[in-house]
Amino acid sequence: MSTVTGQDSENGVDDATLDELNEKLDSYMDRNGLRSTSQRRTVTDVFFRSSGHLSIEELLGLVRERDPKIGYATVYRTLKLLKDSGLAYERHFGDGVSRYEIAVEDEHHDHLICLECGTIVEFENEKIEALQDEIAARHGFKLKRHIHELYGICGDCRKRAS
Amino acid sequence: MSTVTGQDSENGVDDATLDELNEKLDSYMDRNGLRSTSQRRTVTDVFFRSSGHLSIEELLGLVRERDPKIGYATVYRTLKLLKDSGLAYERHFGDGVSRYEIAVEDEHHDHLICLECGTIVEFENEKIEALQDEIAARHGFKLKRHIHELYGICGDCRKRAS
DNA sequence: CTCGATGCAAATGCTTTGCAGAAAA
DNA sequence: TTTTCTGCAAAGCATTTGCATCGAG
Repeated sequence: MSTVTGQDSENGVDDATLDELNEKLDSYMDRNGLRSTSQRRTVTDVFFRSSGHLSIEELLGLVRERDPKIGYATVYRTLKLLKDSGLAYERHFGDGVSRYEIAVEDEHHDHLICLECGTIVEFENEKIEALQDEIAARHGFKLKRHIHELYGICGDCRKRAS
Repeated sequence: MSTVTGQDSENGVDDATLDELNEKLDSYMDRNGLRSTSQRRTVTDVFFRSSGHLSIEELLGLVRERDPKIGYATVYRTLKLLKDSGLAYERHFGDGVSRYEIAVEDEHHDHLICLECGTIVEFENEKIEALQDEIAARHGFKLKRHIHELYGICGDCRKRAS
């Protein structure tokens, strides 16, 4: 079984995006009568400043560096909130755990995952997107979303093996 | 949450393919010192004659029509065997259960899933396959396999809703 | 004050496993 | 006879939930 670590080479979002994310979150919480607690602020801030595709466990680790008292149910609940508010995407890369990444508006990408070391690379391809629309239309479907994941062995692991 | 039923409009494989599947299975079992039991024969025969993308529960239902004594652990174990031998693919369409479909040699397809009624349509697109290879190569990956699932609302459900 | 949020532990749902008896080879 | 297989129940795991308590508004 492969080891997906959620680590990758991306950096976190810039300050402007961070502000935007927090604004959207506040707005969503206001609209839904949700409260801004210290735990929620910690979890969402850690998440927004993180990069990559983190599991609940990885997130909990980071969160507890700031506040060791936070329970894992809170992290689950807060990530559900982020998902429901459209600020996070939930991903499943076949290792049995849910991973989360920041949902940036008007930006879409799919994933290339190394079966050996778990590295995750994002890619975008508008030709494929167009073909998907065509296929859906041909079968009478109205497309809502899709999952497109390529699994293989990355350059580093291939080098290491040889 | 959507209801994926695993039902679709496909028919089962023809007799020649059925024979081929059984031969491959026998060969695999021989090579690995596995035994041909009545339960295994029932499960694999039900599976090979089925069509679509069945969950363990659906399979167990069909299997018990022939032999009500078969336990669900046996179905799990037999489908693991089929997966390991390369005769079945395991799929996850986001409803939390594993689904299985017959792996036909030299045939590959992806899926279009209705979020409303769970209908699953298979599609093939060689342009997309080629683009995938290109993307993997560009990132230094050696591609092993991929998941490509399109989620949307099928024609029937759209009619029903209007 | 009120009602949502937290943290813990218990519950859940799918899947896997240990084990004693059954049955292939 | 030996070794694998089966069926059951128990265990595993990630995730969700009930509940008493806490704390934001």
